[in-house]
Amino acid sequence: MRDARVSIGELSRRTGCNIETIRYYERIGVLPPPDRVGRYRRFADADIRRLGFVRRARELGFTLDEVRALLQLSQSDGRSACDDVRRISAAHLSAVRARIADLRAMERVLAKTIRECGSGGHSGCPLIEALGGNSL
Amino acid sequence: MRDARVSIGELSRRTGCNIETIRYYERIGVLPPPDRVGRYRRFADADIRRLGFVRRARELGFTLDEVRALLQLSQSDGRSACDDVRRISAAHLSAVRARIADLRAMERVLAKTIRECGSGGHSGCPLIEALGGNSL
DNA sequence: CTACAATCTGTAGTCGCTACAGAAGCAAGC
DNA sequence: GCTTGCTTCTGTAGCGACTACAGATTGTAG
Repeated sequence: MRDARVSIGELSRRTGCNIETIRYYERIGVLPPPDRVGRYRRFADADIRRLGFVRRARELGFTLDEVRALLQLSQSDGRSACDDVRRISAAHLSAVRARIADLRAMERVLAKTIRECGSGGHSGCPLIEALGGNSL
Repeated sequence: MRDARVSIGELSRRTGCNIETIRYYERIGVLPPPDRVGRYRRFADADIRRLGFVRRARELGFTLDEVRALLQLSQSDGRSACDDVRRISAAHLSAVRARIADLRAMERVLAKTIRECGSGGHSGCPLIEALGGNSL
């Protein structure tokens, strides 16, 4: 049976993760140093799954520090680990919701001001004036 | 009549903008080099208003590149400038909305998974499993 | 044997700040 | 006058999460 381990290019293709990013993850310790054949990295199944985990966590907006913590917890199972995972995720969910609220506030102001700008009948540009530009 | 121009500390207090950030804005050309008394910066009214403009634009999520463009446009008035401002703002609004959609997708997945985790009756941690952790 | 693709290491750039270190200047109190 | 403390100055380096390159080296196909 042949070697199931894959090159960095193949890993990149399979996970949709940039090659440079894979090496970056290794450098900062998010991924463990993989096996080498000569100077070339060869990634085993466990590496591929681990990177998949990292990517999905990143897509959910977890920071790399949080990802590191989640990876740790995913190794040790048990109820307290699950509790820790839930705590981290709940905190992250709060942060996401706060960010959404921020962006919605921006959205409201932007949409309103653009609408006013479209309706015409102003001396200056309402957008610039909203930013305080009339006094520049 | 005394000098109305203010120190960087006073400007910081008035605008709520960090002193280091003010110097940073100057360095990258978002704010013009202010007058000096000796080696100390003295900010005139126009500078104060300009920084206010920058801060409000930043609060609306405009990048510093966009802020630079808006500042340029706020100097030259006229209809085409207003059109440009509206174009920049509309593009930015789209970006904000896209970001909100992203975050809401994250929020849904996170909330759902945390809910499932709370309901119990699973073999492993549902959060870890959602990330692909059961195969690690 | 030659050409090309993939990979390697190491370094520097991005954005929008923030945080120092170390020097210089000014005002008030003793 | 002298010290103490505050502000400001310049310059540089750090953050997070990548991304982009230069230049070397290796493997592979024709």
